[in-house]
Amino acid sequence: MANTKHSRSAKGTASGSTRSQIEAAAIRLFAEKGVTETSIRDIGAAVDITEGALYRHFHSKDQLVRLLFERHYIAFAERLEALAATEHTAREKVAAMIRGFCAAHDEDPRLFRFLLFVQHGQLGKLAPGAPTPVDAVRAVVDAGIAAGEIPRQDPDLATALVFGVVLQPVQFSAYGRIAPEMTPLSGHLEAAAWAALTAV
Amino acid sequence: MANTKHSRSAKGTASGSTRSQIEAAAIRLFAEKGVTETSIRDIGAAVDITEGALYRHFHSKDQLVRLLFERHYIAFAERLEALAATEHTAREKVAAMIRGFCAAHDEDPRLFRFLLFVQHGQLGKLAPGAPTPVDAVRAVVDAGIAAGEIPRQDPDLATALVFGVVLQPVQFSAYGRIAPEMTPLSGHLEAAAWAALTAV
Amino acid sequence: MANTKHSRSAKGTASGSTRSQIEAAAIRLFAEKGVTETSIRDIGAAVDITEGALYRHFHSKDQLVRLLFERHYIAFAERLEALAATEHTAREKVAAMIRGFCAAHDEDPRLFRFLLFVQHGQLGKLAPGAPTPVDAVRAVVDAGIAAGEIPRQDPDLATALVFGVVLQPVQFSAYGRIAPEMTPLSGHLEAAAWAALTAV
Amino acid sequence: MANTKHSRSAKGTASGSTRSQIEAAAIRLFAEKGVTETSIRDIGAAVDITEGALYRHFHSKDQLVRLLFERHYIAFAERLEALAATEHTAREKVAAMIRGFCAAHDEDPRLFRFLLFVQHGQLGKLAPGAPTPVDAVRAVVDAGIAAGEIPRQDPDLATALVFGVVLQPVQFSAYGRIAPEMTPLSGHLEAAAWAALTAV
DNA sequence: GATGAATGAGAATTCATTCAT
DNA sequence: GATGAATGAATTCTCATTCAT
Repeated sequence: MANTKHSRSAKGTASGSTRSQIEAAAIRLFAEKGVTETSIRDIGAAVDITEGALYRHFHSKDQLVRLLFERHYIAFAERLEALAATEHTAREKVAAMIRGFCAAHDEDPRLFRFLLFVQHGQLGKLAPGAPTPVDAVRAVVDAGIAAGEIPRQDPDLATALVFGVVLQPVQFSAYGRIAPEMTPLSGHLEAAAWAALTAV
Repeated sequence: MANTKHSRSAKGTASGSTRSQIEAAAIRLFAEKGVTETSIRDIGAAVDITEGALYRHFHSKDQLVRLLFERHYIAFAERLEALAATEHTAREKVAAMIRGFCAAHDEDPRLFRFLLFVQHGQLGKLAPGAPTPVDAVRAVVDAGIAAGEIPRQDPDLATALVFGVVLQPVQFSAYGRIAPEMTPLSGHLEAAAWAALTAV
Repeated sequence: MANTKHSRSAKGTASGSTRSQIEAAAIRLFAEKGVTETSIRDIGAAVDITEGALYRHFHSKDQLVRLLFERHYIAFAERLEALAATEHTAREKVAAMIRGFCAAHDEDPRLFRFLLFVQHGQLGKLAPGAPTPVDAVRAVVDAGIAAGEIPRQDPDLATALVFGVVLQPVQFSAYGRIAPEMTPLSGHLEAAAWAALTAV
Repeated sequence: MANTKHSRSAKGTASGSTRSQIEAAAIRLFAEKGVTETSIRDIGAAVDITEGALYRHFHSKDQLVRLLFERHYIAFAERLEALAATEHTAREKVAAMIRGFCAAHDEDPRLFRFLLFVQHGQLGKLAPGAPTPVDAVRAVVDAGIAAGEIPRQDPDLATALVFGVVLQPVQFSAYGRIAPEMTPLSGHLEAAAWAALTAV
C-alpha cells in the first residue's frame, strides 16, 4: 500500500486527480513552450506518469488541446458576458470586462496566455454558436454604438482596440517589461480603452 | 516541353535567385503555420528544390530563422526611428510611426506577422545593442513624457498601449474579422493610440 | 506459424532481454564494420526492432558506444590486474596477463576486437582514474624493472612490446592468416613477450 | 589573371599540382579522422577547392582511397624487400626491415598510419599477386627458418610478432605515450623482434 | 489505471555524386 | 580545370500512438 516505484508526490503536488494534474501541466507547458514544442512525454514527465498512461485520459494530443481550449475559452467568454451584464452603461460594461481580463490573467497567467496567445489553431474548430471573448466584447461595443454612447465606427475594429489595450500589456508583462500583475493596471487600462473607443 | 528535372517554374514564381525565393517562402510559411510547424521540406517544396539543396544556402533551419528575423526586425526598427525623426511633436511622431506600422504591414503582411507575432522566441537572441521597434516607440514616449506632451506614466505600459492599438487590428485582419489592409485605418489608429496615451 | 508483427525470433536468437541482444549485436557489428559504418538501423535490424525502439534502451548511439566500451574495457583491465596479482615474479605476471588476453579473445573475439582495435576514439573519454589494460601491463613492467627482473628501459615502450606481441597475432587471426584461437598460442606468446622485454 | 576569388595559397602550401595536394590532404585526413569520417568536402576544403572539382581528379571517393592505399602500400612493400635484399643473414634482414619501418614512419607518420592502421577495407581488394609488407617480412622469416637461423615455428605467427613489435610502439607514439620518432628506437626494436622470433 | 516496449512516420542534417555554366 | 547548385539516399533522433502485461 505504500508508495510504489514512482512516488507521485515528487513533482506533482499530489493535488487533485491525475486527470486534473495532467490538464494543469499541459496548460502550463503549452503556455511556456507552445503546443507543438510540448510532447506528450513532457506532459507525462511533469505529472510523473508514462506516455501510455496519458492515453487512458485523452484520446489524442489534439483532443487534449481542443478540450482545454474550448472549455476555458468558453468559460472565459461567459465570465466576460456575466460581468458586462452587471453594468448598465457601455462605459461601465467595458470597464467591468477589462477588470475581468485582468483578474483572469492574475488568477492563472499561464491559462490566460494559453487561451489568448498560443498558436493552437483551435479557434477555427470551435462550435459555430459557441460564445467567445471577442463576441462578448463586440456585443457591448455594438450596443454602445447603437445607444450613442460610443461613436459610430467599425465595431470589429473597435473590439480590436479594446483587446489590444489589454492584451499587449500582458505580452509585455510576460517578457518582463512591466510588472507581472495586471489588476493594479486595470484603472489605467479602462481609461485607455475607453479613450481609444471614443477617439474617432 | 514538359517539366525537366531542373525546371524551377512549376511552383516557384521563377523570380529572383533561389536564395531569395527560399527566404520569401520561409517567411510565408513561418507566418502561416509557425516555425516549428514548417519543415525544411515544406520550404524546399515551395521553391521546388530538395531539402538537401537548402543547406547550400543556409547552415541550418535555426540560422535561416534567425537571419530572417534579425535582418527584417532591425530594418523595421530603423524605419520607425527614421519616421519619428521626421516629425517634431510627440503626437506627430507617434502618428508617423503608426503610419509606418500600417505601411509595413500592407507591403508584406506575412513578413509583418512573422516579425511581430511568430518569432518572439528570437527576441532574446538579438545582439544586445540592436534597435527594436519597441525601443523606437519607447524613445518617442520617453521624450513625449519629458516634454510634457504625454502625461506622466509608466513608459513601458504606454508603449504597450501603442503596440496594442496597432497590432491587435492586424490580428483581427489575419482572422478575417476586418479588412486586410491597415493603411486605410491609420488615421483612426493614430487617434486611438494618442487617446490611449493621454487618457491617464 | 508465420512471423507475426512482434515476433522476435526471426533474426535475433531470442535469447536474453532486448537490451542485451542490442548490446551483443552492436558489439558484433562495431567489430565487423566499425562504429561509423554501423547504423542504428543496422543494429535494430539485427535484433528485429525498428530504429526508434532502440532509443527506449539507449539515449543515443554515442551513449551506446561509450557504455559498451567503458564497461568492458574497465572489466578487462580489472581482470588483467587480478591475474597479475595471482603471481609473484614479473615473468609469471606477464605470462598470466598474456594468458588473460588470449582467453578474453577466445571467449568473445568480437568484443575483444571492439575494445582493442575499433574504439581508440573512446579512450580519451574514459574517467581519468579508470583502470585500463595498458595501465595494468605497465604496472607490472614498472615493478619488474624496479625489482631488477626486467632490464632498465622505457616502461611505456616495454608495455608496447607486450601489447604488440599479443595484439598483432589477433589481427592476423582476424584476417585469416593464422588460426582463430589465441589460447593455443599463449605459451609461445608468453615466451616471445618475455624475450622482447629482456632483449635490451 | 591574378588570384581569383579563392586564393590557393591560404591553406595549401601551393606546392605541387592540385592533384598531389589533394592526395596529401586526403592521406592526412584519413589518418587523422578515418576514411568514413572524412568527407569529400573536407578534402576539398583542405586544398581550397570545391567538392565538384575533386571529381575532375578522381572518379569517386572509393577510387581515391584505393589508389592511395595501393600505390603506397605496394611501394612500401617493395622498399622492405629491397632493404632485405641488402643483407645476407636473416637477423640482418629483419633488422634492416625494422629500420625501414621506422624510417618510413618518421618520413611521413600520417601515410604510415593510413597504410597500416586505418580501417579502409582495401586490403581485400589488392591485386592477388601484388607484394605486401606482410609478404616481405614473411619471406625473410621463411628463409630464416629454412636456413636454420630462426627456430622452426608457424611463419605467419612469427611474422605477426615482428609486426607487433614495430607497430604497437607506433600506436603508442600516436597517442603520445612515447616519443613521436621511431628511428631512435630502431636498435631496441631490432633486438626485441629478434628475441621474440627466437624465443620458442 | 499504469507501465514500458514497440511502431512508423517524419524531422533536421550530411554526403557522395552529377552537371550546367 | 573549377564552381556552385542540385539530387537522392542515408543517418541520427523525436514523437504520437498502440498494446500486451
